[in-house]
Amino acid sequence: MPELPEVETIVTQLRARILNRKISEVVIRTPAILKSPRSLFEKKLPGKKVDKISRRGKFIRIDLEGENTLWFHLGMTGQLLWREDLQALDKHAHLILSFEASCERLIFRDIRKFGGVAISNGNPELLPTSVRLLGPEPFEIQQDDFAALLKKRTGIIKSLLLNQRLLAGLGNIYADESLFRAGINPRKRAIRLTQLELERLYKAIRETLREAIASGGSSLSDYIHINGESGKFQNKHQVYGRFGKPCKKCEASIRRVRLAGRSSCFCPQCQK
DNA sequence: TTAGCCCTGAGA
DNA sequence: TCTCAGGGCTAA
Repeated sequence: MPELPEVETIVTQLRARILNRKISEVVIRTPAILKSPRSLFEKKLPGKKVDKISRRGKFIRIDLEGENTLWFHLGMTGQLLWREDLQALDKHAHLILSFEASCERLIFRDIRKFGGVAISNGNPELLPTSVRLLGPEPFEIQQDDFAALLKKRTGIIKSLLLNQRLLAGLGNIYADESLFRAGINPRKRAIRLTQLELERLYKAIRETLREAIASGGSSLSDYIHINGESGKFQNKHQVYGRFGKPCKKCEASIRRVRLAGRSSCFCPQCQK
């Protein structure tokens, strides 16, 4: 599932392809994935140049010439593909953007349709709610503010890390990996974390995300780069998806528990 | 705070 | 044929 590192990777790759290029055509095949009125996509996109591409949490933000912004969320199985051939245009290709002077097209493809696309103008009230309420970015928040965010919360730390309104960008993979790196049991209540543990967690999150970005993200089921290549960070996972296997540090068997409806993998020895 | 829903394909 | 994967939203 695309989390911060995967989205960051896609953003970087998109810049090399569509920055400063003009959208020539918009084809909507599955209106259900549109999170804004269809007419906006049809009216506001054609003829507009891509001014800026960035990431906010797990959202891909594409600023267009004028005041409109496209927001892609990839959900679990969403992909943005840059393709010339028609191979990627199967029944899961929901939105297709063509660009001037280019045979390739930008294809939004999403098997489970948990993802979607929204469009906003300069009016902050028209931002998708989930964008408007996003918490701070892991790479921007200061250590003290991060600690303050968590230390009075009574919820379990794993669930809090998944809460996008608290901190933007972490999903199940990087929450598990960060907790392992920090040596913290995912079931621990945030309020019970010591100052030292909060410090370790802050650093662990940033290091894990940085390394994952450097590896081009984790390709597990559906996430691929816009040219179809895979990320490589899945090979470096310490706990995620490794239940029953020996911990790479201490060889204890990695456990899996269900927390807040999500599976969590951790090492019972290394994470207290 | 948590359960359930959306959705589809993979694997048992 | 059934179960599972889960991001984010809604209802209880």
